[in-house]
Amino acid sequence: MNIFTLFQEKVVEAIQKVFGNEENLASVDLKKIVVEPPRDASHGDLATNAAMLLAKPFKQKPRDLAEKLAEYLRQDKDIAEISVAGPGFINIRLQDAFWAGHLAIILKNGKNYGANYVKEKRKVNIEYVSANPTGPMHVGHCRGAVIGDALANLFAFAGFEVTKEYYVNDAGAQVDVLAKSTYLRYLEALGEDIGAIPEGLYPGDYLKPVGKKLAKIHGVALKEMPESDWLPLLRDFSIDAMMDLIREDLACLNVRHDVFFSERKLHVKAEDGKSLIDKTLAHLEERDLVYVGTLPPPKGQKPENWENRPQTLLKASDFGDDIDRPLKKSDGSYTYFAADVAYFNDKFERNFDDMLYILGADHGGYVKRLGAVAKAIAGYEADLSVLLCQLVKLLRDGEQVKMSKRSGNLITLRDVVDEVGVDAVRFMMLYRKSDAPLDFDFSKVTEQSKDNPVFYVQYAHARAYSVFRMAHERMKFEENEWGKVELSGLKKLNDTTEIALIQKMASFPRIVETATQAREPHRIAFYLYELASAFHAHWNIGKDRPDLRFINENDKELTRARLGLVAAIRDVIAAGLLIIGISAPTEMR
RNA sequence: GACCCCGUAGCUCAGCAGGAUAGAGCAUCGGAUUCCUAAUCCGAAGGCCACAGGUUCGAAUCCUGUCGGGGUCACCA
Repeated sequence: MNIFTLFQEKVVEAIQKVFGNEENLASVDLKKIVVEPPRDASHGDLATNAAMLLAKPFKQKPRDLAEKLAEYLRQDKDIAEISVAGPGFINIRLQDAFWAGHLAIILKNGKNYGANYVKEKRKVNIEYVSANPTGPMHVGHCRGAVIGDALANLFAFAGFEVTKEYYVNDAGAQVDVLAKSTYLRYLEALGEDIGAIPEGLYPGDYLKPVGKKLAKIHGVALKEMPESDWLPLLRDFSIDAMMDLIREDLACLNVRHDVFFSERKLHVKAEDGKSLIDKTLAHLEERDLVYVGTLPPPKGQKPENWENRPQTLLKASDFGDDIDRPLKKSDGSYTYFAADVAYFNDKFERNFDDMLYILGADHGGYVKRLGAVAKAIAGYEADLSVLLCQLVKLLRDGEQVKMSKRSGNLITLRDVVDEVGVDAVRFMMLYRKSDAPLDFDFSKVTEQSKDNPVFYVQYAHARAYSVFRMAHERMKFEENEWGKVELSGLKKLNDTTEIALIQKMASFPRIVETATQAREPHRIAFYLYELASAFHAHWNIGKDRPDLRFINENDKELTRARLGLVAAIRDVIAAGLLIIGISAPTEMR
């Protein structure tokens, strides 16, 4: 339950009761009335802008309206104090008992507090990573992988039905390049001197084991075949090998997909001689959305390279794109885009309501055309949205690390994880909103790992357990008693600092909602940092005020209540860490 | 030429479906440890929210334009 929504409903109800006979009430957009935590805690627990929004349509002073609403709301048993301030804000302070009751709710829900808030359980497809299966994953892939994964967890937590998907680009020319590169490594494994890897092929060492494996399975057999025979064989073999490699890389980051969708599947002819792309295009043709034409040359490019070629085009500009997009190359074969269209169609036929694409900033030009595809195929029956992650700039000691495939100083995802650890990598990637570029300085992340916010949050979780351990040692509290408190016991928690902690936890469901709606998993990371900070601060208050320490050996019931508070914090932090996919240690030394 | 993202403290960034005095961390300076892990906390200092207009009761937040930084732009994948 989100207390802000709860009180928003109460305020709306109050408006209808108090101003029911205002003729302009119908014209007021009640959704714009918000109840939120005031910026300054001294204003109260909740604040609403209702009166200010009503002032214009009602032609009355906002403060007068606020007074009337406040008078009505004052009857609410949960409200301790209500006042009008500033230009017409209504500030509400709630009864301590309300917060005790809310703490009981948190404890009852445990790690599911804030979960499953959605009323309509939409089917959501989140496609992320989708790196080409031609080698190991490099750092550049990290960000999308982590953001996509955290977003998927977030949506699942919110109560959506989520499928995590990886689109395997295994149909283009790069696959032949891969197969040929593997073939060389195979020859090498047979003892031949292959010299330097020729320009245009993949030089990476990661293909060596694949070549060896081939030599082991096939001996010299492949060597004696013509290329037309070994090529298709090696395509499959090396793609499988690369996908295994990628899956392992992703596992290092704790990223696991539900579906790996092969692009080749879209090109394969079915029994009726038609591929999925054929069928999708036929369907679009029926609706007159496809035509043969030529595209204008892009402005700002050298026009001398431009050739006027008739191509099969999708009328993407009818659906918000800048220009129409080619479905077929001039030689009649399908473009990559055509496969994309068929792929979207496939997702649509799998009944997803929302398709999310997590793409790198270098794919910014795709946003409009993907949107057009969705509109053309699904109309308003499904939503497609694209989340662009800006690029990661890799630094070491403040110097940019240059990567180039040719010189072989490619920094892989695994290098990064090995050096700084999964938790730190994931947190770093999420401790920034995705549409801002990210500087990732190795030396900083490793050297300052103690100052890394991830440890700060994890430490708060560990600290909770430290309290439990101490409670066990000193007062014989057992593990199953940590969060077990009656409401009457929780009412002992009436210090303002304790209430403030409960309030901080109470905003978690709201954060989950806004993070889901805005598709911004970084909000969870920031929230966790704040909650951890509040907990650490409260802990230290115990130094000056021993009466506020969690453990009070003279009062078992008070201690029990405070352990409840700690358990709730532990649960909320654990829930948040689970969403962003970071471990929640019970001890850090 | 067009499109997308960004511009907030010395540095790295939050805040942006409009709300009250713009917040953290780092760095700087000053404090807290016989006391539940100091991987922590408390305090000080630090701002024309790039600039200029507009919308309104109210703008860091929305709109337009300018400047600056990054990315992208026809049969590649």
